[in-house]
Amino acid sequence: MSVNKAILVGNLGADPEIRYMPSGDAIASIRLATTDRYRDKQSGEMKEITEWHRVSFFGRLAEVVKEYTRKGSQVYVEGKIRTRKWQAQDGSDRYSTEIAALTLQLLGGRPSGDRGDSRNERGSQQTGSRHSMGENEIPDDDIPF
Amino acid sequence: MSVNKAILVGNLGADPEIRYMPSGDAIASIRLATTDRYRDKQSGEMKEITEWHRVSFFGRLAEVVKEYTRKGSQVYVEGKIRTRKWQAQDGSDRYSTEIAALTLQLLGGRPSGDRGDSRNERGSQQTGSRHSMGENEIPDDDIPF
Amino acid sequence: MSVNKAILVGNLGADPEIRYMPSGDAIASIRLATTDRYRDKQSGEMKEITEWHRVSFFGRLAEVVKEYTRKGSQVYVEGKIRTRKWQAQDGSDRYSTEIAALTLQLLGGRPSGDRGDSRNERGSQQTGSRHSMGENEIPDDDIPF
Amino acid sequence: MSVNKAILVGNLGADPEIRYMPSGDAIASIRLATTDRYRDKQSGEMKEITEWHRVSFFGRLAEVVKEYTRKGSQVYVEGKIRTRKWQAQDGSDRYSTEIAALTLQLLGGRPSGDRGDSRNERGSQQTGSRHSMGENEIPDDDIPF
DNA sequence: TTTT
DNA sequence: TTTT
Repeated sequence: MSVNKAILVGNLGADPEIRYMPSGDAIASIRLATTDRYRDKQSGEMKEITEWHRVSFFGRLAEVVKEYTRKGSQVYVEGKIRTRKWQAQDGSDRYSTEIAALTLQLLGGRPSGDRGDSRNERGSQQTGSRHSMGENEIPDDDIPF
Repeated sequence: MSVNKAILVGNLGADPEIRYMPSGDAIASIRLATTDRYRDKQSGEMKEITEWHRVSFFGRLAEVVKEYTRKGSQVYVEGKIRTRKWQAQDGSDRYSTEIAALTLQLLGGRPSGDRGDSRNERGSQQTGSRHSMGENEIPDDDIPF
Repeated sequence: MSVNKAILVGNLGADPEIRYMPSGDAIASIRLATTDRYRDKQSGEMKEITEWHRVSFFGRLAEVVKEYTRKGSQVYVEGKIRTRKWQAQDGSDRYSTEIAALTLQLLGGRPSGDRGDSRNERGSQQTGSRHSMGENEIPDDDIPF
Repeated sequence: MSVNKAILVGNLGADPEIRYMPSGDAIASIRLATTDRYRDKQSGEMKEITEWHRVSFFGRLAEVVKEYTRKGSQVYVEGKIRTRKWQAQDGSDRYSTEIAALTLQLLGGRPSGDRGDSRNERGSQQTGSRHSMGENEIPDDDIPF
């Protein structure tokens, strides 16, 4: 009865931060930049505005983030928008919004013909996770369309 | 390294068709209409064009489609675009494109204050499935943002 | 080089709020609820969590929101995620995140062929706006695929 | 009242093809590959399946495709799914499905701070078009959230 | 504060 | 026919 989806393509502003739950499950957190260009109505000039998104990854997806992304990496992320309420030291309410990621795709694959050096930020294309694996679970091999 | 996603909101043109695999797994198929309005460049008139999408659902999601949708139902569908090749009787190649659904949301909930009769097309709001369940598997209860 | 997209389907928690810029342009603001259901790991029970989104609409789209939505309305919204920084009275920094809407679709409409009465909350299916009109501007009438 | 959206991230299988309407408007067409990995139920092995999408771009967006993409380029595309009916030489009906693109983002860009040489396939990050420009037209400079 |  |  409802849909809550964020789709982001952007670059990491810093290396991912990883921490672990008492259960041992990993949580990775990144800051992701997206930039819009628009023409300013007053001046008529092109301007750009960068939005910084806080994105969290859980479980196996967090391990992938840890291993295969770093500052500057370009990624595709799909997730849910979540706002949590917390109390500041003075007891006042504060709100913080983040994207709880469900899917990750590492971007920036070299086009054929490009023979750049390979101090590549991507060691592999692994993605997926407990949370996104469903995406591939259609039984392709036995579907009689 | 790639994304293949379709997002559709539309109405079923007919009741869903269900069939079963030898394994017992259900496959549901619907025809979904989406309509675009646009202004015709020549005449300046508003016109509309309806696109009919073939959407297939697998496993538990197919059972939900069978039970909770019928001709006219409004649904939100997320899935993958797939084109299969098949041979016509004369041996020539043919291609058919469909959406392999991964998520379903039943739409058309009544707004509060509406006290319409309830020969409602929706008996419940169940959705999800083996294929979409991942969406809800974020461990909300133990995430220290 | 980047994508910043939110896709929401939910219900308005209250009637929309409209205000006007000095230029006369309308801005509409709604609170939109999306609800996730998940199974609690500890108790094994189904739980649900509701997320409240602040969504803003500009220009013509704001007028559509004003005229065709109200508390309880079910809508599809597409937009950008934006976080602005502001100063609290004590001078400390605060952050607030919202969705700047680019597309609106009113949901819950009757499929064609349904001849129900029309004390419908929606007087029409108008959507679009200066911001989303591009969606329909593909010259369908003269595309030789 | 409906949504018809495709979101694709993939690589071009060949250089784009450009043609021009009698009106002078450009139409660019590409073949875009997306690849899914999944575990085969019978063998337990990882397999992959590649889907080839036909994507068409119109007007200014077609010019961007012509100028900034080639075989192997990685792109993000958003558009509508469209199926047209046509007659084969024997008079029988055939159907062909394509994505009519509304947005293009060139991927694989270097993060800021990277000072690589620039015999880059992308001379710039231009995207947008008559059809997608709306995306940036939110009047950021005068929105009092 | 919505919806089911 | 791409990409990894």
